[in-house]
Amino acid sequence: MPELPEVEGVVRSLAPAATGRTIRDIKVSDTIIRSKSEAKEAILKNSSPEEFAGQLRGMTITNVTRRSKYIYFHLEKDGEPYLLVSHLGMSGAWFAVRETGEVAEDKFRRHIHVIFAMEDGGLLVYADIRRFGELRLIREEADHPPLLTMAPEPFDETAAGHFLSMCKTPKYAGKPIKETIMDGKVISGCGNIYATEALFRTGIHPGRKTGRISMLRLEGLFHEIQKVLAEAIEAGGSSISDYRNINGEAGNMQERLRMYGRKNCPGCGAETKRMTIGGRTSVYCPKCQH
DNA sequence: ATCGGACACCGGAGGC
DNA sequence: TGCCTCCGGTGTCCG
Repeated sequence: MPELPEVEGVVRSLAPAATGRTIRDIKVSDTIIRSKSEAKEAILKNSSPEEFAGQLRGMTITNVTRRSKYIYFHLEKDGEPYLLVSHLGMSGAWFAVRETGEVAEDKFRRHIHVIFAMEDGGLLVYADIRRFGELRLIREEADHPPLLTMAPEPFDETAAGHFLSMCKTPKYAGKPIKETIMDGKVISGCGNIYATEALFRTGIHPGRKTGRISMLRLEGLFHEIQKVLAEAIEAGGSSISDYRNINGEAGNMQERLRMYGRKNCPGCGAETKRMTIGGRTSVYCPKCQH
């Protein structure tokens, strides 16, 4: 499950590999062509495989950046800027290779869905096992309104203030804190793994109502989320389930997670508990988190 | 205006 | 072995 640190890892390896290259052609898998022909929105959003390929042909990648868990390919054609927005969903991955056979792992190679053939002969390959990812070509962020309502980047100086003011609204005050911090309009890029970890590290029960937590503790929680995300970026992300950077490499943050996926609390040894919050499985220590 | 809930997009893991 | 159920990030739609 790629969260912000994993997407950051992808972008850091993708940007130098992709910038300056021009797209010659796009190949979409038969699986996606079939889904799209059944009027499904599998991976390619708001365009048919033909439209998608036709629009991208001849575009040059001028930069690759990250916004929350989205990858932004900045593109240019005939002096006009475009934006290809890529979300990895549950199991998406990008690879820069010369041929698809170079995608090392079977589980990704079997699920290659979009191939960008570059003018220099190389390939940028998008593989997605569960097909929850998305590729959306637009001209600017404003063309897709949800991109405008995302919370500030968590390391932006306005992020803490934004988080605290959202916590005070009736809507979020009544929600469990874990649901609040995993909402992308409240904090960008904090998914189940890092939410679980930050709550454990600050001793906050994931089911506690947001409005029943002091401002001081909320500030501490936000600071801890920043720390966990930074630590995870440093560690190259968590290689839980299907995360890989473009070189097929995985990070080692999962070894440093103290609560996510644990049977026992590393603090007191008690058996961890799990509950469903906002439809998501949440792990916590019943003794250490209140 | 806002919110909650259902649904959509899927393969794989785990239970039986 | 094979069938069934559950899981999950995010957006949209409906009441």
